[in-house]
Amino acid sequence: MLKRLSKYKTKLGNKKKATIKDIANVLNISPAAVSKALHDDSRISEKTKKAVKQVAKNLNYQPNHLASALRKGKSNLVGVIVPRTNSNFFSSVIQNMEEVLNRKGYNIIITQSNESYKKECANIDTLLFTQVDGIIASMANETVDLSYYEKIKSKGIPLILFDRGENDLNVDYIGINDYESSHMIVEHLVNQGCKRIAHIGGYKHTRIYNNRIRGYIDALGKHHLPLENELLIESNLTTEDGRIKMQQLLKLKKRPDAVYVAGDYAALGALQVLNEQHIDVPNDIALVGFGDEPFTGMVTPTLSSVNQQSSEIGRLAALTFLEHSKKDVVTQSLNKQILDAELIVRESSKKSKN
Amino acid sequence: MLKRLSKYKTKLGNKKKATIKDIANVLNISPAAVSKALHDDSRISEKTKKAVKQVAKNLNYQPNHLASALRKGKSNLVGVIVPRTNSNFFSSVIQNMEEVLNRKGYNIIITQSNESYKKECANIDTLLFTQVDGIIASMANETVDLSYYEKIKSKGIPLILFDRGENDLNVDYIGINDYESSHMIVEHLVNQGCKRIAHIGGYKHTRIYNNRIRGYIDALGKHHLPLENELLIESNLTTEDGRIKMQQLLKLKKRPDAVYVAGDYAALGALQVLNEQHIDVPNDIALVGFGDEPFTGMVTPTLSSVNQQSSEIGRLAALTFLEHSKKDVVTQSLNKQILDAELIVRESSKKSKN
DNA sequence: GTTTTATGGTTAAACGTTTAAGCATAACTA
DNA sequence: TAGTTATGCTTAAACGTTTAACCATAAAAC
Repeated sequence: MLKRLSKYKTKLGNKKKATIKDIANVLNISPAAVSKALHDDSRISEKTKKAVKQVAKNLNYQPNHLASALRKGKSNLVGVIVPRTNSNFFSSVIQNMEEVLNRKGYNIIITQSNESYKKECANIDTLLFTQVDGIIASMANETVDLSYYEKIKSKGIPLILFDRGENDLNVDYIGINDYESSHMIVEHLVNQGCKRIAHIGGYKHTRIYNNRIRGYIDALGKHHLPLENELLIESNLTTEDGRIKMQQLLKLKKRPDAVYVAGDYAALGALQVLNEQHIDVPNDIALVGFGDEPFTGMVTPTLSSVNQQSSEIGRLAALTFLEHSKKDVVTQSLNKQILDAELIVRESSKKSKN
Repeated sequence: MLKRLSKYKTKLGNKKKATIKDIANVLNISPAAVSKALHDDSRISEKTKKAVKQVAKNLNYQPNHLASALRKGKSNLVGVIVPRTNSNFFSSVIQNMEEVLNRKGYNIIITQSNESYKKECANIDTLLFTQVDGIIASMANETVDLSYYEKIKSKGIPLILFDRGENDLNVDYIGINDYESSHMIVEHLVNQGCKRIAHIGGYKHTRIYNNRIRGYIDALGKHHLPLENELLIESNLTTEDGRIKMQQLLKLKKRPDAVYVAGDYAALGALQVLNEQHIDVPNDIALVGFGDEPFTGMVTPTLSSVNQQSSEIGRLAALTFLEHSKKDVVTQSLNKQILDAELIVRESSKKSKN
């Protein structure tokens, strides 16, 4: 009796949030019964359930996520690591991922690596520290050392990679067919009559860019075009570097008549240089980017590019995580889902003679 | 003895994560001592601290954030709500916010409203459910009803708004001086010789857009230019709507000789229309955007715009939250921090005669 | 030589849930 | 009527920390 009174006092004093205990007290049942009622446990009568839910509403009860996560050993939080969010691709992936996961009661924590390996490691620590139930990531350009990702695996937490992934890690991966996309692009340029096709590619150590490079090389071969070293350039694919690499190409004795850039931002830099030098795009030099960022349709001339299926990638990444979380045995099942990309032909590669 | 054995067994079986209990067992001290040692409590000897930290490292101990958050009643998580992340402004704000908060042991959860009021409410629920210690938000365009934000205040959780904020809510706010920015822009256009300056503005019910509109009107007055209704248009400021509103302006009997658009994306749409109709920008019609998105320097002609101090806003928002979290009394102190913005003049508003 | 004060811990409760196990009571079965 | 089963709860422990309160022991003070 005394105990109850004092409890009541403090409750009034602090104006604390309502807990299941408060609900239990009102109805004179046990907290356990309340918990079960709120979760529609079959062992609780409909009458009690209804009463509990009513009182919960009256008291403005909000479940304490921390407590339930601690007890259940899962946080219902999924960590996401992306190089940056201010790209349409990543932000669209995230949006679709979120949609799927929210429906299943998961929330996501987004972190950005800013293409920095160090930041990426810090992000992983942050997410592990926050007890996420899984991590969905796209790796920074810089990342070569994978030991930090091994750390995730060793904790038994599902890890799913998308876009920028690494085969060697042996984890699930969702991405587009980069190799095939390069074929599409080269084929398209050949159809436009181009004969000296250059490629400003990404870092070779990143799998997707390596695949695009391989696709470029093989496609040249397929169309009996010679592969020239000076036409294949490695870049960090920023706008600034796109400018630099384009200037480099323009200095060649034999200029290319088409440039395929592995990223839209770098393609934009290249386009700026071409415009500044009053080179006719596409008739003198055709240009194709990669990623289908919104600005590709905004610049002059509009920029051909490859749509990367961001929505589908986000959806599949989320579903893959959910698949993992269903089974309690954490088998990293090495399931690679490769989607077909779509070439969006715009002005920068559509020659007028066609 | 038996108990210990069984405990050891399960530990081997599940390969569970190490806890402070495990560390305590190794050193034959109490878990409480371990906790204190890890937090450098003065009541623990240096020797013990060192030993504890060594064992912690050996066992690959990671503190269980959930447990500590539950016990301490705070999650060290800050929720962030932005209309979208794929804008340079918001992504830069977030990045700077994160930097400041990470240093103080806080992590952030980013959510996007996609300019939808409904999604925004869902985000607030999500964040409250996740037991964040504070919320930093920029409101969706759609948002008019503020009851959901009141919900945050009523929970006693610090709420800080930036960029898109509402005076009426009486909470901390960080933003730029929109009113003054409009003055700067109009003054600049007047200096370029423009006499019929139009404004494609945002929704009047959003404070920042309203301030820009007021600034525009007052600046016209200051320069003795008449305010004409047909030159002041309300828009949702998407690229598409920028196109539509520009077309509307071009249909006027007396066209404007300058257009000030309250957002870069809409300004881009306007620019597209002008380019398509081969109208000389800036000589026939000068154009100024708002936000200094990276693409403003990429389009042809490059687009004058206003830099919104994203880094500083992010930093200040974070610091303001930290200020709140220091005092346990949650006083919403109504502290408005207004920064000066910077006009970046590019080709679209620099007339050749100047 | 007794009292005071540091020093360096220990104990136990608490945070709010969830859940395995237990236990009345009622209802049905044979 | 005794035995079984179903219904609808209750009890108590557990999740991993933190922290207030307590307690030895040793050193210092008087």
